[in-house]
Amino acid sequence: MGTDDMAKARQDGAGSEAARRRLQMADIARLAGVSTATVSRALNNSPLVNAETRGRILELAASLKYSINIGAQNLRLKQNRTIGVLIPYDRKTHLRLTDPFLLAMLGSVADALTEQGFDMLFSRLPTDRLGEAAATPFDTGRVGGIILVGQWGRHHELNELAARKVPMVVWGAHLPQQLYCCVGSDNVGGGMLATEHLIAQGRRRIAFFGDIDLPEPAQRYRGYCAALARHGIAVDPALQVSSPFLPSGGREAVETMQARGVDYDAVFACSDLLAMTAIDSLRAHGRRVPEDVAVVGYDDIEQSAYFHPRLTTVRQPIGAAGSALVASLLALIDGKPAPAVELPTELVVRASAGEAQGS
Amino acid sequence: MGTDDMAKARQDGAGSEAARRRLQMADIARLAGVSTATVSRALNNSPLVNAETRGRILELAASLKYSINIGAQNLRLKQNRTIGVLIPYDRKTHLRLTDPFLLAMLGSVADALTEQGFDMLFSRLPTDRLGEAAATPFDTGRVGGIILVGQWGRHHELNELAARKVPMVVWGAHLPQQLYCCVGSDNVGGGMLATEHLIAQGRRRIAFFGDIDLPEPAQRYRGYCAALARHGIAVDPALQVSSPFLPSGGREAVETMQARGVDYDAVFACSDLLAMTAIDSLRAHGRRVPEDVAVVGYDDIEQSAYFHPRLTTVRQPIGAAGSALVASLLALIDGKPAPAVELPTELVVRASAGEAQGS
DNA sequence: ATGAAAGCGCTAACAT
DNA sequence: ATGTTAGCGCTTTCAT
Repeated sequence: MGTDDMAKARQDGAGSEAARRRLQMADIARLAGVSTATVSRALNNSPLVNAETRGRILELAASLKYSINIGAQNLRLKQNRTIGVLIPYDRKTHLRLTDPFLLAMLGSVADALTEQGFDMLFSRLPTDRLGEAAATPFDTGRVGGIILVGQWGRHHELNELAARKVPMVVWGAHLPQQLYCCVGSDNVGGGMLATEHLIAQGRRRIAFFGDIDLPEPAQRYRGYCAALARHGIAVDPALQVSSPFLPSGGREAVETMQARGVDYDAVFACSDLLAMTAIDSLRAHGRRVPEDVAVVGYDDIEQSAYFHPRLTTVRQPIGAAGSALVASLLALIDGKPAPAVELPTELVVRASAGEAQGS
Repeated sequence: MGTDDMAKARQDGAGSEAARRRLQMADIARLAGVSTATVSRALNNSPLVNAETRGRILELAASLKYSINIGAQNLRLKQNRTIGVLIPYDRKTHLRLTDPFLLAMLGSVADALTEQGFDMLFSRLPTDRLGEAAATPFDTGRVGGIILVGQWGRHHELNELAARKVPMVVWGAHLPQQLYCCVGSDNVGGGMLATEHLIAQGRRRIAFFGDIDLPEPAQRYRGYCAALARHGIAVDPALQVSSPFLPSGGREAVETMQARGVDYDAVFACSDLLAMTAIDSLRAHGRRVPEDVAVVGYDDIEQSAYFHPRLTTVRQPIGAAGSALVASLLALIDGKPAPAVELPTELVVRASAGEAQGS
């Protein structure tokens, strides 16, 4: 008992100096006058324990607020009901997690994991270390699998992780030679919906705000070009601005267009954030939305519904996204095939472009 | 070796059927021709290993992408560098995590934890189970401490957790007889700032949108009343609407005022979300902001800067909030005293109430 | 129905 | 400088 007590007295690190020693199974066993094996069985509802014994143990544990140490249990069981969720950030631009779409995705994934009884380990990671560090939570055994929100131009490195059999699902665009399981929405279709709508509104000079070096905006741009082509409108490169997904993006894009001196009567922005900040900037330049410039956003984040003017946008099913990501990952972890999922996109017509001029 | 292999072959639960067996220290030791103790020392930069040996081991581990199993390490070290972050939800109202302020707080805490080298275990919890379940991640040994965003009217239960020595820091209002460590901002001061500003704009019929049954709005209301009193303006209960922090809150508050038939020339809303949705609704009722009704929000979430009209609001230092919460919690875990922290609030004057009528 | 004992992957005395 | 060994808190054979 001597060494035992000494070990228990040793308190350390990011540990437990404040709280007194955590209760453990041996304590419950001693107090209940049984072995730890019986306590374990009782707590895990094994049919091998006498009902009376089980009742006594459960009561004791509850009154003492004892819970099984999950770390030890996981170690013994070689299981892990925690999922790592990664939202990378671009070192060059901003460190703060403020993008409403990403935040909404985070909420959606959190809700889906909660529903499935999984915990969520949330990490941020600089994009330039994605390849080397994305798998760390898995390699260290902290999580059973990883959900990565966004590809961040690291397609190749993600493929390497998949080749290493890291259980991982990525939110992003479907790409050729994609080894990792990818869940995303129909970007080409979304781009077409937005552009077709603007054309139907009589717009012909439609600016495109979005970084076409990234897979998702690139596919939306393809949809945009396809819609223009269908109506015999030439694609004008001067109408495309490679805006990053940042609050400053919309303003900068409008300034860029101003500097180019190119005329335009509509904007298709690759996120609602870009659309909103662009509208704010257009207004500052004295251009009315939608009268002078019609604007269509992308995502349909909640704020779009009460922005002024209410935002016409391409809806990504954010709620369904979380469920789909989680479902695919759990399948992967289970050793089942997890094919790519493409969720539908849908045009939501509001005042910033379209009939509903009410707001 | 026989049993060993059998054990290794056993694959289970939310486990690892897909991936092949995870590498472990014993593998590295065997391949490097040393004992696991030496590998452990090398990987932990102990000065007790020969430089050459260490180099060989590190290289081997890196090339094999081996990382120490944190669960096992934690078990052995009785430490835990994971912090639980809880954002509760109200069962009656909404399940989805979409509140931009909460999301921003989450981002802020995540960034602060990352900076301190801690991982974040994120959970949602229904408010009606806060008392019983908030400590679960700690009781199960998953986390070394807990950050709870919001008090959610569970002051008493939170005190019980604190009495149980659960290392926990709560974002919220400072209350009398507060046993738990509380980090919040100056709500009374914030309420005064907002109201004083509206009075200075010549407004006299200032509506207050916020649920004064909750601690933070209650304190802001006290500031509001104090400012009115200082200017000899009577507090009119008909001007107060108990709006919940929901996207529907602003609209409902405006409808309520409409139904009451009470006249008002200003609104002080307890969150930017309420302010924005109220403005949207005022506009739908044909009332101009700020000409007919001046509106001041609360929080200064990022969107406030490009909302139309740009929102005058009481800034809560969201970035500092995350750092303060984390700092206090780490102190608590370290056994050091963690006194309550009250962060300053500050008025940000923009177009929705104030001089800057530009936007 | 219960207990003894081994072992999950790791670290730290204690040896050498 | 390195190996041996015990043990972190738990589950699960295998005995009884």
